[in-house]
Amino acid sequence: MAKKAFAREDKDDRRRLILATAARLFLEGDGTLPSAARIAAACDLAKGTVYIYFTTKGAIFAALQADGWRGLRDAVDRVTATATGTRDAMVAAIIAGLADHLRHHPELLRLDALGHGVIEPNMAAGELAAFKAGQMTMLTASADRLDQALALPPGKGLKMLLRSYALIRGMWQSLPSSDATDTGFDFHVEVAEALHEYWRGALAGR
Amino acid sequence: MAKKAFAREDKDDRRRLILATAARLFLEGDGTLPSAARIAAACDLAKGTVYIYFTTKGAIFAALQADGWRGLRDAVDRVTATATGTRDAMVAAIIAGLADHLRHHPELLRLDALGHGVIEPNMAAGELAAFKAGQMTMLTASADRLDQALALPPGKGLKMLLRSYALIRGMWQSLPSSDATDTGFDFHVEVAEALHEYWRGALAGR
Amino acid sequence: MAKKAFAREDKDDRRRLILATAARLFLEGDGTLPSAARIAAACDLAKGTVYIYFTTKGAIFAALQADGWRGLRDAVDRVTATATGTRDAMVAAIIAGLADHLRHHPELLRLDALGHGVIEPNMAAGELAAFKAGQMTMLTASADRLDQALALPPGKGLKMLLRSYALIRGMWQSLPSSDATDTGFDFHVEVAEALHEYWRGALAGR
Amino acid sequence: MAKKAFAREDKDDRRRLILATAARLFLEGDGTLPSAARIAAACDLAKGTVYIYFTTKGAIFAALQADGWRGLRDAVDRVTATATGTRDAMVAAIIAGLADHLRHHPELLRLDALGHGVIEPNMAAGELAAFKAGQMTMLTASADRLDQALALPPGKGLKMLLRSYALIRGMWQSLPSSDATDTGFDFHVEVAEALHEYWRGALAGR
DNA sequence: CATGAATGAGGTTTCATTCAT
DNA sequence: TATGAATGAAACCTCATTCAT
Repeated sequence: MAKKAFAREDKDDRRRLILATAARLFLEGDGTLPSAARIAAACDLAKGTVYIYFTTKGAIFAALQADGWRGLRDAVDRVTATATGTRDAMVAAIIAGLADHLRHHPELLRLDALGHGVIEPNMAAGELAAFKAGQMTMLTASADRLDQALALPPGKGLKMLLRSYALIRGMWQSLPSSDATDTGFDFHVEVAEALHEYWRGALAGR
Repeated sequence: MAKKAFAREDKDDRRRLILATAARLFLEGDGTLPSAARIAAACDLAKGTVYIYFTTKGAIFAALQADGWRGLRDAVDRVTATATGTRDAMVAAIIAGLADHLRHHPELLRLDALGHGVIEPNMAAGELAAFKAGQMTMLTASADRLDQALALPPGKGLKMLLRSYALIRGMWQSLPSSDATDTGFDFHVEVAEALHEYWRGALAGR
Repeated sequence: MAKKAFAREDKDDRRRLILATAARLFLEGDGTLPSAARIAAACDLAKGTVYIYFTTKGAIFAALQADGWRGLRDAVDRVTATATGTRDAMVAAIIAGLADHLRHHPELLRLDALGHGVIEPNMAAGELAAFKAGQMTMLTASADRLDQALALPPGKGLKMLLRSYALIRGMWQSLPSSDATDTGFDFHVEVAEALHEYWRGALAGR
Repeated sequence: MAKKAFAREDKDDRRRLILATAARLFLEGDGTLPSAARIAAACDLAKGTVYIYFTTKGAIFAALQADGWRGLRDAVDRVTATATGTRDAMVAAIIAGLADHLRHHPELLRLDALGHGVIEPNMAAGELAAFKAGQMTMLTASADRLDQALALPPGKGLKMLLRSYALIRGMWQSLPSSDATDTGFDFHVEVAEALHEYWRGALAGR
């Protein structure tokens, strides 16, 4: 039997272990969500234990996605927090940050590409709504800071962020094959380029 | 027993019936693909009969998606074929055409949002590759015409189209709830706005 | 693969095979319902095939119970249909018929003893209501004939049948151990005796 | 942490709390046994604590049933202890006492209706045998007093009690729906009537 | 061509119970 | 005594697809 995690800290560790293991199995796998049983086994835990830490299998992968998108938000925040340099420099820094985060979190886009049809059915209705609301809240605060840093009209930053994320998502899903290695085509370069185009147009503003 | 379809024409009719029924059931449904049995029943056919017309359940929905994206391409072609007016006017016409098509084919985006995780496992590997290749070919021809019409450097049109589609896809999937009616938020207006921003940026050139 | 049962007759045979097998496994077993998988295997059928013939696992055992109670009703009908002899002789014949049926359908009481808690959760809500209603209808017709044969006031026969069945049921469940072989105690003799007592009292009538 | 129960008295209180809570949850519930976790939570205790007071979940509900049947026995004893009045008057009093007890302990019959399939699998084999033996012993002493009071041949009283209980049990389980409110049908009146019939027949003797 | 009976893999979640703290 | 984290067995049913008729 795995050691019991009584301390707060130990419990958090265990939770993180489950998340990391789930991410790893998903990336190693064939594009489908690993079963709860496999995750548990890979963690050296019993199946039931996983359900102490997450109410639902879907909740595991939702948490993983939330972490990923939070990372994107942080990439934006890191630039708007200091807000130094020209507008163009800041934009470049933001885009670079986004691309960089994506490069380091390959599971994010693959999870995302699974789409509504896979994770949602694995979540309770309430959980799902809460999850989506949480995403929005998180984003809004960050978008306000973006408005300030770039001196945008209120609300513009939120739209730009949403659309940037949409572009990222959509580009991944448009990829001829889900793993980009077989074409002379670097996804991260493409994304950065597309984002530059979009931001330029959005800021040229009308 | 349903009447046997011997004539070429009858077979095509039956095929279209299956497609239309599948689309209808999907739109009426809860966001999951209707089962092969339901589609067959709604067509007043036996399960086996459906498999005479489509090799796979996934093939039905892939065909539906192909139809949808073909429509988007046509919206572009309608403008580039005549190629009259200023560049800005043409861009505006293209975007309007895209938005219009989306408005009339609500199943397209909903299918798309199901993501890789739902339709792909329902298709044989070869089928999938062929499908994606077909999409690309279709797009390339259209993109060449776009290059000409807007006097773009070769390849630019393809990128712009791919990224436009990516933006459309991603925005739909970012929607807080898959049906947008509950927010003071019109998806098609948003998409058109985002496309305008993107195209402005992309054409502003580097 | 098992031969396909296309003919009506073959389908009925297969249905009966499943029922008989389920009854046998239940009697051989430890008092719990055999799993759907075991029933299928014992029939040399695939799991899914069982679900073609019964919507639910519970439905199999409900059908078994219905068959059993139908047999009890038939035991009553066999006597009331001819209605010859004195009232006492008819009562004796009815009771003997009931006891005899029970002796030949040991699964009936064991199924019954499982109680509401086991079969009901294995049935859909509508199925359950339909099943209970069917039982009642079946009984009522038979009870009317009993009223006639014994010249009872209307409704008296139904009460007597219901209470006789209740007594049978209850006695089985009161058995010290669910299998009666280990005591010098013959369940069927006891039941017959108790039924005689009850019918005597009921007919002595007030 | 709940206060520790060291004193004998405190322990009994806690045991009773668990029993009462279990009965309440069962009655409020959907007809299935509440889980050990729910019982514990409703008592403001930890799951493990419940297992200090009861070896098994089944033991809780067995104890509840034992309490219930003990009450029925007491209803009989209250009459036989004084043994005054005519035989008919005593029988009427006994039956009234039984019906009255049932009315005040609705959980008894609902538990009983769960049948062998639900509580027994929740008890260890030895526990179960001991439980049943205990029931028998309890009943025997009471039956002897009944023999005396009504001047019955030895053993007759036991049979009559067993069969009365069987009738009660069986009638409850025959109820079209487990809650009798939806028919113009009063369970307790019916039971009393049936018991009268049975006792009349049994005493009419052969 | 049409039918529909047969197949069988596949995975989530619950919950009674134990035992280290 | 009290706690609550860990265990792990257990079984339902769906549904895409095939193939004998």
